[in-house]
Amino acid sequence: MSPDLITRLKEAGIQPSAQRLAVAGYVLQTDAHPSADEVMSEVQANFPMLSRATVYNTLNLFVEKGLLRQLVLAEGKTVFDPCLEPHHHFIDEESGRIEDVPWDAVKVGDVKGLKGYEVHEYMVVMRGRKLGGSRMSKKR
Amino acid sequence: MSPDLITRLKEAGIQPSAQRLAVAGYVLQTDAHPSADEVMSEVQANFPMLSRATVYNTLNLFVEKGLLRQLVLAEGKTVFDPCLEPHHHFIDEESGRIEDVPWDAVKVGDVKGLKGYEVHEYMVVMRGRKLGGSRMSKKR
DNA sequence: GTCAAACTTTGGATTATGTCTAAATCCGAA
DNA sequence: TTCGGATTTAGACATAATCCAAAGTTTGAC
Repeated sequence: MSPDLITRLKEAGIQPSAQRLAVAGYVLQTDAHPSADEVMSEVQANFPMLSRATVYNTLNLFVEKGLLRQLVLAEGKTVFDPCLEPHHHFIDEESGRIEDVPWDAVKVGDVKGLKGYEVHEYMVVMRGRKLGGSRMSKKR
Repeated sequence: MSPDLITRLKEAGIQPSAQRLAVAGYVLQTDAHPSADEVMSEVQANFPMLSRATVYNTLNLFVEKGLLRQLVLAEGKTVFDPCLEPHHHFIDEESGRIEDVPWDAVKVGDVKGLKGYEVHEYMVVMRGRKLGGSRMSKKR
């Protein structure tokens, strides 16, 4: 899988490096919507030679090159989402966890036609409680 | 109009005070979606005896008592919106300005019925360019 | 292989946003 | 007037994120 990552970075116009691959290996393959801090902890577990500045540099670079999306949905935390397809978001009010909601799960009418605005992108942001799921909150 | 504000605060269970009224006079009657910092500057222009701590205390109190809604939509900034009706938001990508979009302007299908989730509230967040409107950006 | 230029990483300083605390102040009721 | 609770305040603290200049690494030309 590492070779794949190298290819993806190169295709995005990013020079691969050990640090960038380590970050990519986590953040491009998670659905956990991690914050910069969480990315740093996760990656440092296996790859300790990684500074905070590099984490921010790398995440910002990935966003700029279109490998990641940056979301600001909740209290003071910027999180990153590797899912590039348009989709919606659900925020669990108890845990703060963010989940992707498939585009087709929610029908939205005629946003692009809103007059007075040229809408480039949009999403539905939902807040509430996750049912049943029983996935215990792995808290930060 | 001041008497009205006093009444609103009291009805919300908030003891009026000079500082609280000054903050209310601005933040409850603007559609500018100000951040805490902007609230402080605006209010201090006419009412200099107001500390940063009080601005935060007051805004948080208003949110808690339901006079304001707190939104986290863009780049690390928490903003406040006195519009209590459900509505959507449009973010101008150039200026960063946030505008309210009436609930009925965008049809959203069947969110509450999303299975697996109990959705308490939701909104559509749109990004793009404001057309024509010619309202010049009164910059921060 | 060697070297220089360009790129990448780094720790620490810096900025920005927001919270906390303890002391001072204000205000209403007895 | 005095008491006690609520409110305000300055400044300390916490946290997220950026900036910076020095050090390390890679690359390609020779």
